[in-house]
Amino acid sequence: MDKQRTHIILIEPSYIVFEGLSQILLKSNNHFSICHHTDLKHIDSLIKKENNNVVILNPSMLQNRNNDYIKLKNNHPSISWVALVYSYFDQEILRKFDSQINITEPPKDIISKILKIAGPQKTITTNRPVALTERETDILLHLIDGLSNKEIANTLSISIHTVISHRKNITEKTGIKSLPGLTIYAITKKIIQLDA
Amino acid sequence: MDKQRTHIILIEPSYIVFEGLSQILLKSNNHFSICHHTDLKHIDSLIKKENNNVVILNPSMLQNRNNDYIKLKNNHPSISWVALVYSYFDQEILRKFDSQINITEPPKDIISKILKIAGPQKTITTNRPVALTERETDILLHLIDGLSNKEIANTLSISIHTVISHRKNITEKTGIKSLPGLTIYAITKKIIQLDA
DNA sequence: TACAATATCCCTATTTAAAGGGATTGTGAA
DNA sequence: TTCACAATCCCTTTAAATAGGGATATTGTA
Repeated sequence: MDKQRTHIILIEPSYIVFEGLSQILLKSNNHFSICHHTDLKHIDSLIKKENNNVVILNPSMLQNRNNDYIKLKNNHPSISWVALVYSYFDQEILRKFDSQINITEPPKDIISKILKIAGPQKTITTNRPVALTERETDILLHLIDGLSNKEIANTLSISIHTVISHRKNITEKTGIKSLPGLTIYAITKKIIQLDA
Repeated sequence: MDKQRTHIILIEPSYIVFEGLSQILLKSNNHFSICHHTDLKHIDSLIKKENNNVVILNPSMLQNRNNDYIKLKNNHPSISWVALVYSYFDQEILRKFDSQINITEPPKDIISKILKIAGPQKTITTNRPVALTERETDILLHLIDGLSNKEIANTLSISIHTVISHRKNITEKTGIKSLPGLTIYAITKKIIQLDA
């Protein structure tokens, strides 16, 4: 099993996007193989046949096929499921993926993201969801409160380095980098409540 | 009417906080007067008597007294109502204020914030809520999507300067600086929906 | 017609955040 | 008694955001 090579299935209605992604992968000088499908049908058997490890999927393909997707995910726990998003998607949907790629991202970011996902991180990924520790939740709440790292450090009487460390861990555990994403995470996980 | 002087009423259970704020105001070399009350009672008549223009209020004082607060606000539209927050407060509550001061903020920030609030901005402030334009809403959605200014610029094929301008306007109109705050704003204003 | 608002673009300086490294201490489980 | 994890702290470099300034063109309204 050539562990260097990353096998990708792209499920995406746009051919332009497929071609674009192919080019980016090609030019990256990494070992990628990619195949393209415009719908979710027969993906199950396809995954079995080939030695894939990443499925990149346009979340709009999930319309009314949510259960199919859940089944697929359960059938293939070793696969990394990546959302390929054009614009805004409900975080609720995006959390069903192991990672997200935004179509506007620079090529180098996309490549590094795919490499990261396809790599050994998958073992971590499959172990999710990992709960945040008490301290990490503290930090999260202060972030949502709009405080900067420095302000949080002052508030909690710890060094800014510690705050940054906690933030790294939060990002790793949740897979969410952006503050808006973390805010929605906190809401949906009932770490904070609206309409109190 | 001495327009140089800023008259402040602080409604706050903690004396330490009152003393601290007083000191900060004093050392700022600006013309402030401040009086302290530990509850909301009799505030109505107090505002009438004196020539106040800013009320700084610990939102925890609003517990079960929300209606009183709303009435007060309506009775005194020329007053700027400022929340003095210790830690996390529901954005729903904080939006009832014209501004917020976090207890961890550096003195200079607090001073400049109060001066700003007490100044001519109040006319703008009272004109709120001002709706976001279509373009501003575009930007907001992309921000919540986790995109950076640069990424939004690329996505919308405009310059990053334009994105930054729109963001300035969004911040001005909503009075919300942080991305988490804007996210909650978008949710409560139903600009985005969770559980779609 | 003048004015306000919108949308676009530009600049500098300063502050933060992000991404990549590290390290140490304590604690509890295998 | 290792080993993993949590919590703390430190470093560098690059990227991005913030806070002040501006400007121009268009559109609709008082």
